[in-house]
Amino acid sequence: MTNQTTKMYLQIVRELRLLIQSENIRPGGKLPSERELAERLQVGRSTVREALRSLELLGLIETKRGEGTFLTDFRKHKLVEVLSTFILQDTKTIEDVHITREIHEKEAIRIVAGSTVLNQLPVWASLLKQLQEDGSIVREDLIREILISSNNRLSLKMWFLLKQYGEEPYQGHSEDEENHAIQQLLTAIMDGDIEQAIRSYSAWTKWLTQGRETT
Amino acid sequence: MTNQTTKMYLQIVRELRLLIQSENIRPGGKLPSERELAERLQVGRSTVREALRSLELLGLIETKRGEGTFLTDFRKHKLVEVLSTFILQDTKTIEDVHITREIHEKEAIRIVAGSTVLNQLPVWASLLKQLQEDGSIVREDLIREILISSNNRLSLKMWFLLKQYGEEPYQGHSEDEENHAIQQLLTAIMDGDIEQAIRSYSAWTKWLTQGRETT
DNA sequence: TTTTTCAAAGTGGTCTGACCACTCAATGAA
DNA sequence: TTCATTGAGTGGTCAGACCACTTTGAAAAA
Repeated sequence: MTNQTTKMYLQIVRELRLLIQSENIRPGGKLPSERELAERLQVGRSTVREALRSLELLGLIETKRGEGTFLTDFRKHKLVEVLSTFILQDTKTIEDVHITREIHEKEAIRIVAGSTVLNQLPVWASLLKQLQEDGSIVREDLIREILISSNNRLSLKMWFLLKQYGEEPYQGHSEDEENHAIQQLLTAIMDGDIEQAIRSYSAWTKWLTQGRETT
Repeated sequence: MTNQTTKMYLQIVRELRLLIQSENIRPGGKLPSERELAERLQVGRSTVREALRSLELLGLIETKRGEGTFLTDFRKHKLVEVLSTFILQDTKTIEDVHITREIHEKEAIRIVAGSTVLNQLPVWASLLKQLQEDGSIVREDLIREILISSNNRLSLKMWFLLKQYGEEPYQGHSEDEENHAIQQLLTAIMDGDIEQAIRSYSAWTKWLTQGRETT
């Protein structure tokens, strides 16, 4: 039992993955209790905990004392402390996270704008209307909508994670300059003008980035 | 003692960071033993282990039974690997894996071709020469070179994983049609012609995809 | 003296059982 | 019906016990 080549807790991480899959546990769903897992996997509870703690540190699960362990909702903005204090200490890495997130965003824009089906989706007109009436729009909402429409679940998931790990305060108070870029982006998407959409996106992103750096 | 608002193991992660800093432990260096840490921090050994296992899963430390715990290079963190086992779990759509890999490839091409520094790298001319002389070139080698040159480690890591996951036999026997596309791609990169580079890449990819589907 | 052997100490890996703190729902009293 | 209580379930932590493995240094052999 204790004579494995692979470490037990890593095996448990794997088992958990399978369990989540086979029992179709969705984000927010509850995992079996530590004691039950120990029993089912025939290992000690402390070993199960080592695996769970690892996943918790990664932000993949959430634990609530007295309640249980839950699968994390990717959408939830929960900053993983280590990443900021440990890994993401390296500025180059932080930059890579942002850039990589933007890669996925840009490609989604290209796909949506380039598809005569996708760029006619009523959601774009609706968002544009909201922008003009309310005078503001949440960046995340718009981008998410685009990612979802681009219809690549893998890319969407990566985006969620990158966003989570790249954590940064996109201030909601849109200024005119930003709104202009967003409006251009939406319009370009609806027009199917890929290049213009990308240009608008870049302008928008640049606007945000500058705001971030000057802080 | 057990009445903290912050979880003990997270506090230990923090303590460890400070300890590493204050004792100036460098990558490869040895950390205090689990028993010593438990003693110094006045916590149980199992709690220390929960913290250590978390950091190990992230690839921040390495443990060797009978020897001890060692610090690894931060830059070697396993964030992508670990997350991928969970992300790729239900997103079984092979199609998405391919498309997402291509997203990263295309963006790298854009970056390299768009940089007057990167597109002048001697490696492109060298590869072009190899193609013309040998009449063939390994797709993976070329793409990897581009990814590396684009200078985004995170993206590079993702690419490696996606490649591994999408695993497919890119037959090496280049035919004239394929060689033509590759040659165009390399030339376009050196010319700094982003659009042409992307077109050539797409043509090349399409050629491969067709070969894949007919199989 | 030099080399070999091997037992002890140190370290991570795992299990067990014990409490504590907290949540929730069923139970029973008002 | 409403409210208070209590007990079961769950995560948080600890202490102590073995096991498997590596290093090391002292004793034995050459």
